[in-house]
Amino acid sequence: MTARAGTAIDRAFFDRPVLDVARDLVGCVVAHEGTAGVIVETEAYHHTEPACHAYVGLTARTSVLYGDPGTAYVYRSYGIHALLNAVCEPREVGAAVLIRALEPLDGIDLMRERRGLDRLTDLCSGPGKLTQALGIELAENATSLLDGPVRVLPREGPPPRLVAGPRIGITKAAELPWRFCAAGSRHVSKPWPSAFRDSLGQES
DNA sequence: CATGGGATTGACT
DNA sequence: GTCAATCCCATGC
Repeated sequence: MTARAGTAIDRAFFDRPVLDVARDLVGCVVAHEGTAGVIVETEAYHHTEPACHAYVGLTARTSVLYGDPGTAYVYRSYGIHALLNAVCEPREVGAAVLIRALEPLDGIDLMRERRGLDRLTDLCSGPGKLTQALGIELAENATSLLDGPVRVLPREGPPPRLVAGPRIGITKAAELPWRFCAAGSRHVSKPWPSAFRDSLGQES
């Protein structure tokens, strides 16, 4: 279905500082089993700050974060939701980008069926929503994003304009502005305060 | 082995 | 605005 089926991102893309990857992933595509969406929101996590799971060092859970860049780290949140991350940086650095929201692209009927909702902006506007819409579960943890069941594909066209701000839903290191959104997107998990929108000149 | 805390969401007051 | 659902896993006894 998608014209991008043959293309791929290489491992070097993820083997870079996690903040750079978080910014560059906005506009890329995530695809899984016939469903796909354009990334409109990401967050960066790094083992040197306490909000990151890798902060505790190498354990059974964090071994994926200390694994190969370009690997999927999928974990269960609040006992209910599966959250999708892309492992970044060299193996000795525990770091990942949380994919927080997508703009639906392919397989939208299937997404609606899985989510039990119709509105396009409700399908993938949150980290737990997008995994449900795409059918991504814990089974995809530790699989390759380059040639595994879940793929990250390069963006076409120019880089989108970004808005940065503090990460959502965390209590530790909450001040770091490590959340990145496509400016003006209606598909992000939480809208920006109007003062932000005004100062950035977004239409709305 | 028991416990507690989440990188959330949806339903409800 | 509040709050419960529900599971994985790190930690501590």
